[in-house]
Amino acid sequence: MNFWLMKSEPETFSIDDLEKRPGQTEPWDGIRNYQARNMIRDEMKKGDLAFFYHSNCKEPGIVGIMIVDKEGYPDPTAFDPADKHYDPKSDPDKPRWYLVDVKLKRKFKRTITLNELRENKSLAHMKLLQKGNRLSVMPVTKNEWDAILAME
DNA sequence: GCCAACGTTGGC
DNA sequence: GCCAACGTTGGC
Repeated sequence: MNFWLMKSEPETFSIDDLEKRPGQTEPWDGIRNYQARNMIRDEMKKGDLAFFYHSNCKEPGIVGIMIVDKEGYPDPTAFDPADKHYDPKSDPDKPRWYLVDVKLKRKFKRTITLNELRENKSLAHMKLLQKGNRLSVMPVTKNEWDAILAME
């Protein structure tokens, strides 16, 4: 099993929004970055766990845990001209963008903030904390996963 | 709202 | 294939 971290801007889609969805499940669409696409398409497996990270907001940080409910499949929003994430270069016969369905596993009682993560020495090499990192989906090691859980 | 750090695009 | 211009991300 693999561990991941997935970012979302809470104003667009927060963990509370996920909690309210039928089955607490949501297609994680709109990823338009090749590195993230490759991980979604090739590496994320059903049953993998992922941290839900709130980005670009007042208190950036990890707010809960999700489970991969459905493995990578073509992102339908790329084919929809009316959609914000429409990409005319994505051909339904040869889709460019993929997504997974995620399901809420557990909402943390509090936000584990970005500041706290930075202060944790055992997370010094975490991808999320590296300068200039902009990936919206990234792998997390087992050690990092456990260290973060211990901070809740 | 600012801006650093990237990623992508497209002319050459 | 280079690289300038442009767009996006995301912390602050």
